[in-house]
Amino acid sequence: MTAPEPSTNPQVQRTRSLMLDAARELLREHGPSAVTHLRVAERSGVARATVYRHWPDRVDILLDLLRRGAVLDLAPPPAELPIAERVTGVLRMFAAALNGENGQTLTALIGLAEWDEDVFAALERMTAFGPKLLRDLLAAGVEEGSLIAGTDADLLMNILIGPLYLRRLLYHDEITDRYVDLLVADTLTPHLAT
Amino acid sequence: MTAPEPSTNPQVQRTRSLMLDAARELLREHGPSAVTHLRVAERSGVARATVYRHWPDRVDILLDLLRRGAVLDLAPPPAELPIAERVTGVLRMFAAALNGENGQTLTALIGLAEWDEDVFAALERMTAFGPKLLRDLLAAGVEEGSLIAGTDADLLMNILIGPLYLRRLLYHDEITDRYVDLLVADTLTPHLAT
DNA sequence: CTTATATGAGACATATTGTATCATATGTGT
DNA sequence: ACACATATGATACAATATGTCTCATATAAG
Repeated sequence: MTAPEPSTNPQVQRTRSLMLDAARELLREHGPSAVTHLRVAERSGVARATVYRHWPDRVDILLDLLRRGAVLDLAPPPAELPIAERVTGVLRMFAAALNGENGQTLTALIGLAEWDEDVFAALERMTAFGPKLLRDLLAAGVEEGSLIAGTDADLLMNILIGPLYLRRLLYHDEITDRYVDLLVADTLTPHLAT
Repeated sequence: MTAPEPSTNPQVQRTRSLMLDAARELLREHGPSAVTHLRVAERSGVARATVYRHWPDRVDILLDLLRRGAVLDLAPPPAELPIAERVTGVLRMFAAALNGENGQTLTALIGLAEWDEDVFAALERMTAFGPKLLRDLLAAGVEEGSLIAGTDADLLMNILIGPLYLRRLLYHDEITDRYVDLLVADTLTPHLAT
């Protein structure tokens, strides 16, 4: 569980960046199966052996892509706002992450995680933050009385983000702000304390 | 758009069945990347050239797997039942399909559909039936007055099945009947006409 | 300037992929 | 039972991909 301690060597950082740029392009254009050591080397101009040195295993390239693009500055919205607006704000940030290139990386990794426990665990670590933030927000809403007492924060969280994933992964539709608003209006409203 | 007219030749059917059995095992054990012409041939005992003859393209094997395992006998529940029970019934059948081996095939194809329009279109055709049945059911509920007038059948459908996909694809948790019940209780109840 | 580390270039054995050929097996219709 | 059409098995083949290794050179750190 020791941190991978990223190298401070500028040469390493430069080469690594070139390779990850190439990997992202390959992923976007041709999917995860195109992100091989050979193709990353060809497109980045880096020697093939160097790609193997950085990531002996292919999937680690994809995990690094998701790590690099991860939005980690998701801040809980100010508690002064009404709960519905706080929830909407978090969901919109979440939707933006799904809409962007991370959505593709995520799609690729979900496909791999089904058959690779290590990928599953890594993916869980990297995607847990958003849903956790939302669940805590909902739990706080119940605590402070702005949501009715019987509300199951965990279930409600899944009801809110489930349709977002569905729309992104299965329908390939962009998640609009309007869709988030409709979703919140339909699922959160019944739980609001009058 | 002409149908692929499945061969009635018993030799063809036998060989095909052997290969698809092997493909399903490979998919379950090692994922979609393991479903190659070579491995299907090795495991099924069929000559490699024969696998190429049946499916010149690798992904067609996976599409045939989903086609073979597709549950097509989803019947709309009797209209005498209360709308909540009808919805629950459909969702449970849907959940059962996701829980089973089709869930794995679906996961694999979702990953491919992101970068392959043909796979996306084929996947859409094969998975549209369940959601369509549910949406029609909800629309009928509005029509007959058992759901309140403002209900958006399409949105509600996505709210209902989104969490199911989320639980299956992202969390790798089995979708229990209890979970379906909780989901229906939370999301459908506010739309019930008193 | 010296030492440590990273990279580039290439070699190498092995595995995979896609296609082709031809003999044999199987099915179909008479 | 027979002849014909089709499917399959076995094998060969070139082209490409994969994983590992070596050593010369480039770059970084002190």
